[in-house]
Amino acid sequence: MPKEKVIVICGATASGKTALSIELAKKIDGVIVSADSMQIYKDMNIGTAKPTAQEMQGIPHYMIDCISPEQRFSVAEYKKLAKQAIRKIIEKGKIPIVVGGTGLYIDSLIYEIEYPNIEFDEEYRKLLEKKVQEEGLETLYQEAKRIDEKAVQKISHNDQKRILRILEIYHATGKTKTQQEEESRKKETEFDYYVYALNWDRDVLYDRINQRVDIMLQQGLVNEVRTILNKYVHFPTAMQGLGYKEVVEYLEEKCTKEEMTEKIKQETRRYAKRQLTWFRKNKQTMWLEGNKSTEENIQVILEDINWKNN
RNA sequence: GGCUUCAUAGCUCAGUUGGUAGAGCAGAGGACUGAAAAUCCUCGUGUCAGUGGUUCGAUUCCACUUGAAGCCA
Repeated sequence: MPKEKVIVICGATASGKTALSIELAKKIDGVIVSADSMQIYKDMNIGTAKPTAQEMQGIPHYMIDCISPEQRFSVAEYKKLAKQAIRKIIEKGKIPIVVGGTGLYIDSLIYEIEYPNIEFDEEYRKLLEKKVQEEGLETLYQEAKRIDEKAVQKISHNDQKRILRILEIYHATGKTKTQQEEESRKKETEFDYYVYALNWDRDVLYDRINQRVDIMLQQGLVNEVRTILNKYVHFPTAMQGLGYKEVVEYLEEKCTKEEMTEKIKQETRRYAKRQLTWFRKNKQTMWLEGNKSTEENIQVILEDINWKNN
């Protein structure tokens, strides 16, 4: 029995994924599953360029607006929820279209990565962070090396996040990260993924980013951040969002509005560059030209899917 | 018009007591398995403004030219 098809549309920020995916959905009776680590949060709309109800044109969107900014979120949860959404869409006889710029989230689906069912250990994280403060990161690096030499070889002595992760996995499961990674890729994918990415000349993409940041500020990004700060207290992951942390600095009078604007633009450009590095890695991806019309790109996608089916 | 100072990487500037030069920022490439819009790694040849002169050798010293800033008229 053939696997069900899932279309994936990725690409850098501001490359036109939203518009393309909604038009495609209208054409093929599709439903959208977002793969965006920031659009997932409620009340973060302008800064994440979340599609408005009007832009959605009645197309249902999953994995958007479903988590409180006070909640901690991770790929593992994303994978679980996104797959539930995909199954539901297929049951209704519609075509799932995964759309987003978070490469890690997309990979969790298209490579069917399995995550052990464990809870995030807040206390242990805090303990490790305290240890970094008191004894220095190198101590923990050495500790990680004793546990999982192979995993440590792949990272830098300064990569705190990944050093801590090696220790956390061992603490929670008694397994090394290397072991866990091997076990995580045993399963065959449940669906057939057709992956497309939008491409632009770098200069043009950067112009689009700069313009979009200006528009976000015009639309009231600063007020949006003020509102969020009033409504919520703790932000375990949400405040990493581009545009949000910079506005917070501005509100704390650590920089001028112009400096904030430039910073957001620059960081967003750098982010786009990292995204492209990520998406280039997947050789199955078919690249679409961003400057072509939406109709043309939809045609390319439909023909490609047909061709791969015969 | 006269005098002074400056002219070095895309930008801001170091530097070479004469042996063709290096930082920060910007930028580029890469990595990425429970924070990922996060985190981390790597990458610096440029007529040293132009033209002459002195010199074995000039980006460095000298003269002139051009441009910029300042001061005096």
